[in-house]
Amino acid sequence: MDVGFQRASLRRIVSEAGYTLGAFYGYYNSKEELFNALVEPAAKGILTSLTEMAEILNGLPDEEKLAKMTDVFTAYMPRLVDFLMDNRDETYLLLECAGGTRYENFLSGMMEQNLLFMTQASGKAELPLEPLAQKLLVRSYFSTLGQAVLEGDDREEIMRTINDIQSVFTDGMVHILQKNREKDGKKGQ
Amino acid sequence: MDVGFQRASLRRIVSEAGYTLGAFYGYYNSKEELFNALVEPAAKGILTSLTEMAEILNGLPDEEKLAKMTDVFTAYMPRLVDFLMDNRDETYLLLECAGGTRYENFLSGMMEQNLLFMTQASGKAELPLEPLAQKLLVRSYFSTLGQAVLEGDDREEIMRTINDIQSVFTDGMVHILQKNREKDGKKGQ
Amino acid sequence: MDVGFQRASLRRIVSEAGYTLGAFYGYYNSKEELFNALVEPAAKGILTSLTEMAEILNGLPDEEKLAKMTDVFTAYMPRLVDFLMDNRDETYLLLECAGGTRYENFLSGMMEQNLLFMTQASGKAELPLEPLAQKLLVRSYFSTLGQAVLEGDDREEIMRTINDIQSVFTDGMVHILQKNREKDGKKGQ
Amino acid sequence: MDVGFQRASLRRIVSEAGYTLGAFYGYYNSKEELFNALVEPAAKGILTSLTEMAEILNGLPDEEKLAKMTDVFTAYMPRLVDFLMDNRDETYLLLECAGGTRYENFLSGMMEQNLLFMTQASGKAELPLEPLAQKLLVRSYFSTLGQAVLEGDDREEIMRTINDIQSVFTDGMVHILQKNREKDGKKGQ
DNA sequence: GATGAATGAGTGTTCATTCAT
DNA sequence: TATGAATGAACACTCATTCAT
Repeated sequence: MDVGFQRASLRRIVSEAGYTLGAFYGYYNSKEELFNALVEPAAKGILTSLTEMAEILNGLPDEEKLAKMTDVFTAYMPRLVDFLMDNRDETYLLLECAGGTRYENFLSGMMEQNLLFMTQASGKAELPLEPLAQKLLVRSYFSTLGQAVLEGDDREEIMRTINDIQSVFTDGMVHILQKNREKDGKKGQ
Repeated sequence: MDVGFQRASLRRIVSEAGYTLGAFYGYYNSKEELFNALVEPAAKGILTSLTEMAEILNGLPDEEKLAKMTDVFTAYMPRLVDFLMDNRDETYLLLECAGGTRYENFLSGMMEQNLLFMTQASGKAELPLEPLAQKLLVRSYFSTLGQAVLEGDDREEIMRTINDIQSVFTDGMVHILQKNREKDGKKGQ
Repeated sequence: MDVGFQRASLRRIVSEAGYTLGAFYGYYNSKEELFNALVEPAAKGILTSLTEMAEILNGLPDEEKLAKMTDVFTAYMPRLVDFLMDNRDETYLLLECAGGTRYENFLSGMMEQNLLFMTQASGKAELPLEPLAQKLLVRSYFSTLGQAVLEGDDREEIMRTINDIQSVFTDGMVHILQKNREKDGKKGQ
Repeated sequence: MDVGFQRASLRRIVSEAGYTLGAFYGYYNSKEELFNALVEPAAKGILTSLTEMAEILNGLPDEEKLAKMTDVFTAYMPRLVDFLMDNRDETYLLLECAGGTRYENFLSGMMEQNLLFMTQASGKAELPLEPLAQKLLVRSYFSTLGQAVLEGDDREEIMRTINDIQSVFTDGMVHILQKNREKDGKKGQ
């Protein structure tokens, strides 16, 4: 399962799992169905986690949204990371092998729907980033978290890594925000 | 060339380029050789750019390395971006279609070789990031820049986007550094 | 059982009949054996009916054979039709799904054996039809009767339909015979 | 090509024709496309012939339609038979191997559309046949003609056979008609 | 050198048949 | 006996590669 799912022949996948082709089709109706069955629980779990976070943030007054984002992430991320670690193989499939499946743009799509609307809702003046940069950074942030889970050796390393990644992204964004306020302040004089 | 290179049939690739299958094999010995030939100049160009940057940084005294990193990037990035934009198709192939080829981990590999050695050379105390986080962030930084080139509509948008991305990453890293120095300062008292 | 027997998977056939695959092979040794077992009673019944008719006709003096044919058919057909209707599914299998089995040419073969010998035995002068035409007409006659049973909605409709079909075929044949006799009569003068 | 087209493996069809599977797909896009390509000209030719006949009959006053049917058939049939004989293999495919293809009910369908409307247009009182009997007889008539072409050895035999078949069917129908008129006559007194 | 018809091993999928339970 | 998971050969179809022209 390390060269992508589509490109691996079903014969190989199945025989590496110790089955034969015929046996496989007793369990699944197609190669695609297997992929979806493997990946769906992980996808649902991630979706649920992120939806919860988004709902909490949406419940806050607009002006607090950005400030609390780090706190909310810090609170929820360990749970999500534990989930991803418990479903490492599936997370791998979802993040690395989904090309050509319905999960092809799972992360991108979800990020754009669930999170961009959130940051934009926090007031245009607040996040003075190029829209494309926002999109790419959010995608990159989550994709990097996923990589950390996939490449880390143990929970401790992964958690420290994720803390660092989160610090870099959120501090980086906050800093941009401050620079911008200073600029606005000077303009406003 | 927009559905992946491996999955596109050679017949299609070749005939969309206005050639015939037979002619193709006069020039290349295999599909893979074509891919490498297409991608090699872009890969070399990127490699050269990054090596230059690394060399300049390496020429600096250790304590200045991190501080100057932003400046060096700011100075060199436009050149690299212009190069990527001039070789957009090849960049696309390199970043999005390299699965299963020798360029599969081009970015990851290069980042780890060229840049991690650099940041690590800058002294452990300076970049108090988990090594995995460093690796992932550098990889993510360059990969995001690549995405900006691929998804941006025009040079202006791409440049603004790249500036934002760079700000977030470098400000984020600098901020971590400062937090750490303060911690060290208190410890050192 | 309405898409052909060969093309239906044994799994489907067996499970629609309320059995399991394993149980099936306790009763039959192969799919083909099942087909034969299903179809054999119907085939035998039809064969018996037609043999009876042939024997009666054969017991008549040659010059009466043709004249009585209609009477004999009229007498026996209802019995045969009832039999076919009582074994509609099997008749369907026999007539429509026998391709590739030993019953492939059941009707054709039987007609040619049982009935052509009869009409030919009735004296060449009597049935001045091209031999191929005889063969095809007899085959067509019985095949059309079978279709009537398969496509008719109820016994009444089927019986009326069969009467019409029989009229057309026998009247048609008798008419040819008369034409021929007139010709012979003129010749003989 | 004698066990049906669908059931014959493409490998076998193709290799019996002296080609390989790969070569085949240079000419046709699918097994079905091959079947259609083989059969289409024959189907079109037959359709054209029958449409011409139907148009001529439709141009006649209603009361003459039935009476002239034999003449029209006698005039047109030789041409159709020659066509079928020139396309014997294709006719065979069309009549015997079309199960599961778009030509599955070619004859039945055409007969019902082109000819039943004609006989019905000739006045309900005229053809006092059970509708199912009409349908089956017309289908049977044409199918038997087709069989004659497929099974006959030479043009002479086929033509004589077809004449006989036509005599039986048309005389049979005319006879039914007369019987009915007599009945009507008595009723009408 | 250029062509594209031909090759043949590969793909995902089906299904009659077997066999340990 | 009955089960249904497992088998493996078969299917239609694809495609990188070769080669006679």
